[in-house]
Amino acid sequence: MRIAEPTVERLVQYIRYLERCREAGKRVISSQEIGDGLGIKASQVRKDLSYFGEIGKRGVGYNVEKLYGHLNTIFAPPKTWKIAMIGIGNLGEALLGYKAFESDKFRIVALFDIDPAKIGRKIHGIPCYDVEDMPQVLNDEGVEVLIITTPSSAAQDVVDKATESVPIKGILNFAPTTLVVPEHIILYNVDIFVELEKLLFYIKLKEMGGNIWG
Amino acid sequence: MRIAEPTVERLVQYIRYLERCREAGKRVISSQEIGDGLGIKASQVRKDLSYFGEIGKRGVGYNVEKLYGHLNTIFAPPKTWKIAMIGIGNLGEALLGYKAFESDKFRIVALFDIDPAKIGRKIHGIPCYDVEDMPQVLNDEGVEVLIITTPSSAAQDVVDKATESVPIKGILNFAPTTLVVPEHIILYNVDIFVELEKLLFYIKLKEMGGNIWG
DNA sequence: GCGTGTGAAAAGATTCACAGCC
DNA sequence: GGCTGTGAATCTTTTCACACGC
Repeated sequence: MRIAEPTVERLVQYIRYLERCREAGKRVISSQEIGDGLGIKASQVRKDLSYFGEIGKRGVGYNVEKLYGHLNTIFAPPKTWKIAMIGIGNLGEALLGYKAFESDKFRIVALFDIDPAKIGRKIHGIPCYDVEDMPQVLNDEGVEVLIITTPSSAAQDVVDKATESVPIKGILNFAPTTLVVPEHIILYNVDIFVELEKLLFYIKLKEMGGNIWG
Repeated sequence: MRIAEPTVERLVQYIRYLERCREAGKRVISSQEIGDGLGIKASQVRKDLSYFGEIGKRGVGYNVEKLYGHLNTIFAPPKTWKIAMIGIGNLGEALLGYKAFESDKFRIVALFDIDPAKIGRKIHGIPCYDVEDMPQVLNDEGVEVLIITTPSSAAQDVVDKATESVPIKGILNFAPTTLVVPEHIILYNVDIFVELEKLLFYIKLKEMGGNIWG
C-alpha cells in the first residue's frame, strides 16, 4: 500500500496525541477531538485513519487504546535500527541529551568527529571515533542510518564517504545545506535555517499586505 | 501575489546555493545546474523563478549575481526582527551558538527560563529573564517572533501566556509537540521526533517491500 | 542550438457530503 | 442523533512540451 508523506507526518502526530490522551485516562475519542487538538480537519483525520481499515465505531468514535496500539504497530520497526551520528558539536551533543531522541526503535552506536579531544572518548556513553575510520566502523557495527550534525561545509563529503562503502538506508540531515544522495537512500532534512527564513518571509509578506516588493 | 509554500522553501535553497556559486566565482548558471545541485527538476526551478518576472536570458541562463541579489531582495526584511527564545536548555543553548542562527535579518533580544541559575544572567551575550516576566519584557522589547525550545509539556502554556498579551506575529517551535495558536500567528515547526519517525517508517516500508503489516 | 518562460496537462492532497452503522 | 468511512469534487503542486529570444 502507498501512504502519502503528509499522511505519515500526521500519523506520527496522532500517536503522540493519543499517548497523552491515554495517560489522561481517555477511553474514546472522535476525529473531531483529535483534529481540534492538532489543528487538523476532522475529515482529514478520518481519511488518514481509514487507510488501515475500519478501526473506529460509527456513532461512537475511536477506542483510544486500540487506535494507539494500531498506529504503533504500523510504526514498529522490524528490528532496532543502528544509528551513527557524524559531527559532535553543540547541536550534536544537545541532540544526544535530548529526550525526543530516546526511543526503543533505534540505538545510537557510534559517534564521529575530527576533533582529537573527542576521538577515543565516550560521549553520553557512546564511543566517538575518527571520521577517517568511518567506513570501517559503520560496517563493523552494521549501521544503517546516519544523523548528520557536521557543519554544512563537511556534510556532503562525509555523506559521500559513508555511502560509497556502506549499505546506508537513510539519513537525517541537520546541516543547513541540501545534500545530494544516491537514489536508494532516504533523506530527511531538519533545516533550521530554511524554517526560520520561511517564517520571516511570510511575516514580511503579511505586513506588506501580500506585496513582496514593499 | 500568492507564492506557494513549497516554492518559498525552494527559493531559500536557491539563495543558499547561489551564495556558494558566487563565492566559487561562477557568473552564469542554468536551471538545470541549479536543479542538479539541489535535487530539483529544472522545470521546477524555472517555474519558481518565473514568478518574479523574466530574470534569466533565453539560450544563456541566469546571471548568478543578479539572481542572487533579486532573491535576496524578496527575502529582505522591512526591519530587523526582534526575537525571543523561551527555554534555554541544551537545545536552546546549542542553537544560540549555531551559525545558521546568525543573520542580519533578526536579533535575539531576550531569553526566558524557569531555572534561577540562568535568570538574571547573560547567555551568549543575551539577558535571560524569568518566564513569569515574559509578557512585560516582550512588550518592552517589542518582540514579534518567538522561538520555543522548552520541553513539550511547557510549550503550549508559554505560548498561550505570551500570545494573549503581546502582538506576536510568528513562532518557530522546536518542542516535539503540536502547538495550537491563534489564526493570525504564523507557526513553523522543527520537529526532530517527527522527521526521525518518518525516516524510520519509510526505511521499514522499503524493507517490507511496501507491505506495512510485515 | 541552447535554455528560459509559460500555458496546459497530470499528479497529488485536501475537503466535501452523504451513506451506513452504532 | 452522532460519528465513521469513503467516493467524488476541489484545490494545490509538479511536470510536460513547446514557443520564443539569445
